[in-house]
Amino acid sequence: MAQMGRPRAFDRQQAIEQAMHLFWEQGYETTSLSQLKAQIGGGISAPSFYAAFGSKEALFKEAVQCYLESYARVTDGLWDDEIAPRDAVELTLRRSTKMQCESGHPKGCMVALGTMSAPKNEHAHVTKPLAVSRARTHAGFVRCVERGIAMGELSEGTDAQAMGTAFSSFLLGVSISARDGVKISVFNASITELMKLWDAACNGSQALM
Amino acid sequence: MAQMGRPRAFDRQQAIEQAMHLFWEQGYETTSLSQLKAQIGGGISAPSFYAAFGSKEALFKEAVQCYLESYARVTDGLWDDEIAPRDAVELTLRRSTKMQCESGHPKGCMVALGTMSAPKNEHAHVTKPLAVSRARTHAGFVRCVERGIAMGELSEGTDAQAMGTAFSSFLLGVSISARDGVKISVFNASITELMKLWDAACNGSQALM
DNA sequence: TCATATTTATACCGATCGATACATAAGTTT
DNA sequence: AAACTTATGTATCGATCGGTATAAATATGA
Repeated sequence: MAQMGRPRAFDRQQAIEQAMHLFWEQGYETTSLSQLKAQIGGGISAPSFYAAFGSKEALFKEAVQCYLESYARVTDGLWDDEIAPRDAVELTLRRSTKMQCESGHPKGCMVALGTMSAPKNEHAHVTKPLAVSRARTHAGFVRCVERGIAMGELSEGTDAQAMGTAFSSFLLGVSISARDGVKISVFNASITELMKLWDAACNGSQALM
Repeated sequence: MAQMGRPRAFDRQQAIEQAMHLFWEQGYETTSLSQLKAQIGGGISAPSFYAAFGSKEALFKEAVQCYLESYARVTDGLWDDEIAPRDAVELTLRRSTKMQCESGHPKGCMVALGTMSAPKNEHAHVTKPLAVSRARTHAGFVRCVERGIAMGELSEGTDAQAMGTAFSSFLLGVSISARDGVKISVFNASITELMKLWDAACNGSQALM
């Protein structure tokens, strides 16, 4: 049952993904309508753009939603209680870092880089879902540490907020480092180092000095 | 010996600092001439702006230079061989994080956030000094780890690149976390955790599992 | 065939972008 | 005083910003 009217000459879902790549690369404010129109379907007109998406802001919202439902899922493991907390943390760090270094899309994470996507106060509400996602990931790391404590794996005195922030801030920093060309192999070695934070807080591990 | 001609009605150095705050907050491309003119000296005209600075790009260069010679100096300790390498790393992390959380200027580090300051290829050269500074800080962390190995403090097998990247990426991530409102006390606790990476690689420290 | 629905292409809107021409004001030097 | 130098105010430049009015093109349903 095809719908009435003249059919649109470009694929709408594919257009959202193309727009997502532009916003991911450059941010919301810096990406212009001209760029978006030129990119989508090999070039579309202004009326086609507005008929399909409503506005630049509305398209950005859809692009963000598309990102959150695909690439951003690399952090889902943080909320999976069937994974041991230490494994969840390490898996998330490795998955996200791998994704951020992949070719075929911009380097880094759209959620992390979204901090500077719409820096003007008047557009702050546009990037709210990205800020929510960052808060959620941060909370996910803290939660895993808390699980580790609750399971008796980590010592009672462990500061979950502090360790969670260490993992979270490292991962946010990967977005910037990845844009600077740091390779996935270096990140993986860094993650191996970073996981020693966890091991140093384990019950039964030797206190260091 | 005052110079000839009509004296300028605003303080040029102060103007650079005001511009630096705007660029720090919003990035290069997103900050408009109107905003800069409105901010400087309580409002100046376009000809005054161009007579004093030449162009938006030239002012940005001066603002970056101003930042690198002031706030960015918090990482200088990484290159001070009179400081023990472990102390240099910890001092740098605490100094930079403290600076990034201070009130009186935008949160985060202008060098780190500069990644998204001019995302368009046509303006990439503008943020080059910021990229150079990031590379320098990254190298500084790696250098400190290498010093630790050379001094026999860290075991021979320590991967300097990996550990240096762990510190460096964490610090870059602090810029994003600080913008999200994470408090200095949490960062300080995180840094205390993070330094256990160093201690875990010390000669004489127990291997963990 | 013909009305209806939807997308298309052309042309254009007011606002803002970074930047400049021109004349006037306000100082120093002679 | 006059000559010179520098900064300022007004008014404006062409280009681009995000967004639209209008009408032709292309599909469906009756």
